[in-house]
Amino acid sequence: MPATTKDRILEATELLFRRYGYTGTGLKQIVADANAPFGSVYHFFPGGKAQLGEEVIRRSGRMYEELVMAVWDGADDPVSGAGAVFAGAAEVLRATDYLDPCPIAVVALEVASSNEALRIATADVFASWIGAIGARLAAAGVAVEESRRLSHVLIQLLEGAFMMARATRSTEAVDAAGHAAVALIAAALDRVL
Amino acid sequence: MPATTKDRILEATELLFRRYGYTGTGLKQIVADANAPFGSVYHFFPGGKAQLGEEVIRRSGRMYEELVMAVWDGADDPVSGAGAVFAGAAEVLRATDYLDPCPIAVVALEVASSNEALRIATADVFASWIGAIGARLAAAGVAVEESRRLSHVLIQLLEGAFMMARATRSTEAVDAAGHAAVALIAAALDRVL
DNA sequence: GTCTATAGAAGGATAGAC
DNA sequence: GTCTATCCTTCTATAGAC
Repeated sequence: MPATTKDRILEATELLFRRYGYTGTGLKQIVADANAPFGSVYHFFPGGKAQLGEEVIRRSGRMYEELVMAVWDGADDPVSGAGAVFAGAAEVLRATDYLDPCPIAVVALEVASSNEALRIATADVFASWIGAIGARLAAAGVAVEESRRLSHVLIQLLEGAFMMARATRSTEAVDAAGHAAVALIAAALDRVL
Repeated sequence: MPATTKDRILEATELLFRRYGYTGTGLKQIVADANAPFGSVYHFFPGGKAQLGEEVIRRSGRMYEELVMAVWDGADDPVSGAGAVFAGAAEVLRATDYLDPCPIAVVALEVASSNEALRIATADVFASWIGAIGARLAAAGVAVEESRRLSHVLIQLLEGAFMMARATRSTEAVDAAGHAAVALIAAALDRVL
């Protein structure tokens, strides 16, 4: 693997954040998983756990957006695009033994009332996602205001579905969310015509 | 205050869980907030933090269900009931400086991959909520299967909206979720007629 | 500049005084 | 049975060897 020490630390942290969250993840566990010496954390991230956490949130938020939007763009229209995203998420959940498909959800809830810098990082990620989805809906003809509202809703359905699916260890919640997502987008597109 | 020591511990823990989650909440902070001696935790909860956590999840999940369903039942029909729930949640968020209105969300994501007993407790709470909402939708004439699917979706919208609202410190996400919830319920009721 | 050893604080848990 | 003092572990962070 040609990954640098810094990259291995970032990737190991992202995975641990999905499983155990920010407070639940220790630096010692991170360096163990990343096969890195302990000091490397402070070499690459002088600000310690907080700086590492912020970089992981922003980086993984960006990568997850690219991943999801690639699935979306692979479909013919927004309705089947959203359907593919939810179907893919259900598959990922089953394949990973219900590891959180979203890299920032646990951290976002944990730090919202306790760490302002990290909270802003998660807010920036959500804003970027809203922009990406909203642009696609608007391009399909949905009014700008409704596009923004609907992009919020799609993210909520996804995050809420992940929470319920992980708790119940079932993808029923994801299927229900996908069903609603498809219906809402179809209704919005109907109003365009 | 006539609350017993055990009740004060439970209430303080619930509040701390909403703010900092399970791993982010220390037993010392709990007894400090509850004005209780440290030993009381192990007196009332011999299983330690895990037992206390499970009781808090089940208890607060039940209380939150009663609270939300009381708001729902105070309205004339499911559409305005759901609308009142989301409007009330937005108001709570603003009034509490964006403390999580849901008592189990942070913990649910934190423990899903790390603590099986607590994970099951959160799953049981979600199942109870689904039953409560589904029964009301079915009573309004919605088919049982669709009632179950829609109750999943309403919880997802609520939880997803809380996550985004807390991260962005804005209730825009809750308003969007409420808008979608009302539309989905109205459409389901239209199909009944 | 890469890594080890350790400091200092906070975590959960327990023993035992009263 | 109510409470205090303490134990042991784990955490983040740092100092310093190499």
